[in-house]
Amino acid sequence: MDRSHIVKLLQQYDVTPTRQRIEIADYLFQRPQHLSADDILEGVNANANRVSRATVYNTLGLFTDKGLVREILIDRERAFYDTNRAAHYHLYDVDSGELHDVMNSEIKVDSPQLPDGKRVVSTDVIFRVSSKS
Amino acid sequence: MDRSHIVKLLQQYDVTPTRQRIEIADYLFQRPQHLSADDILEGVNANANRVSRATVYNTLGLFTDKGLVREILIDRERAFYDTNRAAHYHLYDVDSGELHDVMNSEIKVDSPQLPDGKRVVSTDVIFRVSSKS
DNA sequence: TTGGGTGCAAACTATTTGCATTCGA
DNA sequence: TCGAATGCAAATAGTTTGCACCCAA
Repeated sequence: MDRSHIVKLLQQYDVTPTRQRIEIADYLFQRPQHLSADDILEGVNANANRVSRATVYNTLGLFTDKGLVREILIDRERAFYDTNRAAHYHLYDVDSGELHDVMNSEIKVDSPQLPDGKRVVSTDVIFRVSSKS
Repeated sequence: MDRSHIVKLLQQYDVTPTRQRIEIADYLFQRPQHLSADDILEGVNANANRVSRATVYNTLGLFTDKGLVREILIDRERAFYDTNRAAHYHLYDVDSGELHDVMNSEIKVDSPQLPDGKRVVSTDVIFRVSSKS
């Protein structure tokens, strides 16, 4: 994905494209992946591009609000940001700490009974797996 | 649930029943509920029983490992401990921050394709709901 | 008796915030 | 121009840890 596509993507999601946001999005959307804020800070600054820690956090919060990335809370230590924009669930290997995607088409989840006037905003499904032993 | 039942419960889950652990379990299992570590610290110490913060955290970690309670990570701010020991899912109201149980019998979740030698330890399902507006 | 459990305070760490500076439209 | 965005450092807060003391078996 080149810079002009990144800019378009940000605009589609109603995010003003600044230099830092473009750097971050560029790094994030190279491929679908699960990254911590720190991974992203490091990754972005590896290319001699300078983005501060506060801006990384602010930007991830913004991207999450706008729906560009998905925040995953699995680990007490840190939040992960999922750059796979297709609907999907997760498989978390508790032994290795690895997180894998499970495509939505692979499994079906029934809808629950909802309180009046409420709608489902998102559905998170996490299968925690471990070695049989 | 009286003290002797609490003691039996702890023993069943391979937890040595100490005074503090009994106080905490007693408070937790009055009813199925979702509590933060701080709620629990407050609640336990309200009865003039003294349990330190560190012990509350240690005990919750122990109870989680032993399967007595379930740790729920929904909110970046704090972990919640779910004292409902029946298998169930969750419905999280993002407007109010309230967390409700959805009984397992109410919805069905397909199993995903698993890597060789792995088994599902637990399945967390969270429906985030919000007002239609 | 003695190894596990507890309490306290200090340490830790991810994340947030205040505020002055800079940037983009 | 001028509000929005950024960067830095300091603050925040939940959680963990080191260590001396205590208790359950």
